[in-house]
Amino acid sequence: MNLKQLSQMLGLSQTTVSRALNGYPEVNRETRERVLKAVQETGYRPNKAAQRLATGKAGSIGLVMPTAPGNPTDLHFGEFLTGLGEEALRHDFHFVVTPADPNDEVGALKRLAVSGNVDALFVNYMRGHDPRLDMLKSLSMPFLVHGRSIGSEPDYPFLDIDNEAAFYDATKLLLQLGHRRFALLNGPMYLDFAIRRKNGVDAALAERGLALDEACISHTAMTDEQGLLVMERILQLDKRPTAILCSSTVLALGAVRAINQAKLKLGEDISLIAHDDVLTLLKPENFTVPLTTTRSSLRAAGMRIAERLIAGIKQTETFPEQELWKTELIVRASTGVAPAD
Amino acid sequence: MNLKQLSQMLGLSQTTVSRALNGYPEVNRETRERVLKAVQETGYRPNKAAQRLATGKAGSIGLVMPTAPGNPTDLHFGEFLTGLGEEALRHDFHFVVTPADPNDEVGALKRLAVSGNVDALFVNYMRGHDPRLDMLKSLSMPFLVHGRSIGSEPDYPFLDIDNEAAFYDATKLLLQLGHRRFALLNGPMYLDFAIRRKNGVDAALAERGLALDEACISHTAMTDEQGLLVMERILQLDKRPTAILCSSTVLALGAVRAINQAKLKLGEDISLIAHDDVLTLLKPENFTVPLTTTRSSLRAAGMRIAERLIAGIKQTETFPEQELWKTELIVRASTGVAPAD
DNA sequence: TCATTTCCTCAAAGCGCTTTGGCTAGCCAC
DNA sequence: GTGGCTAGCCAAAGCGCTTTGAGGAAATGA
Repeated sequence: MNLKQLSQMLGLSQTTVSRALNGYPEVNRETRERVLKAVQETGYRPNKAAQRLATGKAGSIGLVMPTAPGNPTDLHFGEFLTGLGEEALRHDFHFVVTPADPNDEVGALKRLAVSGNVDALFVNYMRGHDPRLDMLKSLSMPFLVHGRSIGSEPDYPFLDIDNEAAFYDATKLLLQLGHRRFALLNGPMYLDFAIRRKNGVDAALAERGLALDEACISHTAMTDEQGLLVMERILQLDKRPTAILCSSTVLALGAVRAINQAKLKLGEDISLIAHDDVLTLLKPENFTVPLTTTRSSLRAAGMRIAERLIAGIKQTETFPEQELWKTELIVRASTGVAPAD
Repeated sequence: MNLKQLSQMLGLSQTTVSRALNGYPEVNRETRERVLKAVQETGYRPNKAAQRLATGKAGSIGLVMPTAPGNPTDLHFGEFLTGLGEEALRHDFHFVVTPADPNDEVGALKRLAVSGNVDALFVNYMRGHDPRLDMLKSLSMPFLVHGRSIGSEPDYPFLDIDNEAAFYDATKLLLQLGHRRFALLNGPMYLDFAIRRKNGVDAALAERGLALDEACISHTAMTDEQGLLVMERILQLDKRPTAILCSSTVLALGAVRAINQAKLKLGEDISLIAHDDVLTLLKPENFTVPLTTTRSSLRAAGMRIAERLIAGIKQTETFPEQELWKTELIVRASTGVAPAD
């Protein structure tokens, strides 16, 4: 069943039927109702490809899913996608997911853009000096960045959380509790958020004339295995740190296991603050010793990003181009006064 | 830059250029090379919407992402998607993800199918008597089912693991170790795999004249929170079970926490076998007491499904229509001889 | 030599929709 | 009665591609 058949059935022109369906004003109310009724009965659905060809609009958001063979599934990606999906659903949008090798993200993005399959692009896992930015800007297609790219002119639309402030505040709290030796379990060094979080820690420590020991910084994938490995190593240092900052509750999962295995008491012998993306699977309050965290919901970010992108496509509303969300510092039992030396 | 412009530039007709690009034999080699070179230089890319409209092929697989507001992010879904993506990447396919309320999966699927956005459909989270099957069969579009639907005629293409055998074998092992009181932490009751797993347990127990106590069966979402809650409840039963079967390592995560909190020793006081989907985040060998599991990689299933679907679309190869994968029973430290009563 | 075949190329139709630019009929004002 | 509006509808063009059916030129056969 297509437009032609439907309009013949109704004894109307394609024009009128199309207009009736798309809410144009120059259609008689009675006629419109007749059309709508016929659509109900026949189950007619406009062919998206044709619609897209005619309008140039696809009703979809493109995103690149980084997925090298053997790459760990990213819990954070899933949580974020859920948020995106929730909002997209509300507007009858869908997304086109192109799997891509992380080393060819620029290429994958470009292919997606010129494919004509999407009306807007979205990128995340931003790096310092991210090469994708220039490409996006040259593209004349709405886009939105989750995160930022340190080292690039901040003249692009983004949604980010204030990573630097989050880790600055967390460090400050630990300093107030008397801690002097810190460790940072961070994400991959090239990622923007990791850089900013480290900057936050550095800034707070510098105010007290302290600095992170090189041996106490790790940049790894954010898996619990890495958390375990790194933490085991750190705990074997003499003059081991008493305060740990973790870039994710997933890393914290491994770190805490290492701490337990070393028979140390979290919140007494050693304090830990993790960043909490509010992953459904991994709630900091469910740890045996509930975790103190800096919190910002990844899913909420997903929803907001979908909202902004869709608005950008429809050109209905204008949102602030750049948003920086504050995180919350939530104190639970994993932080305590520094042990006497 | 479109076909028309390109062909004018080359002094050829659109037909010839199109044929040259799509590998038709009736184009002079020299001509073809000229065309290919021009494509390189101009960066011409065919408009997908037009291509799709003309051919009816979209180069994409449609799938419905179940996502009610507030729904937990599903770790299993992400792992599976990673597998799908890995394989799709290899064939330059992408997927169109429609987020949908779990209560309207049939509708969402139908919309996806008639939208003309996809050439093939994929469904998972199968239920008993799944209403989507009839719809899919009526659709004349390739589709593939991950799992099966108990109660429906098995006349559709699927890939499933042998859930019944997996849990039969696991139960049998525990019986051999002397266990007599069992509990099953299962997924939602309406899901096919949950039904089959329970059947497997029932069958093995029945052989010994045993049966599951109603109080020792749970059907919940597969989150660690539910695992914790259910396990806490079960541990308070008098005559509490000594053998636990878990439908997921995620459930096991919570269950093990409950066991630890009750100061019971896993593998001594109580034995546990979980099904392991080989989630990257949650390795059974990384539990403090490594978990005995029935194993089958969800990611591998995703890859295989993408492979079959794409082959179905291209009609290149024919794969077996129905595949049933065996799981592996891997014994680790969480299973031991039943404690004396 | 003419007829036939083969190789390469082309013009034009069509995919299913939106949108432009009329057109008609009815109404009002003068 | 004429001119000008407006409301409601339509025919046809066009989006960018693939594919059908045809045709011209060169090569082959009789």
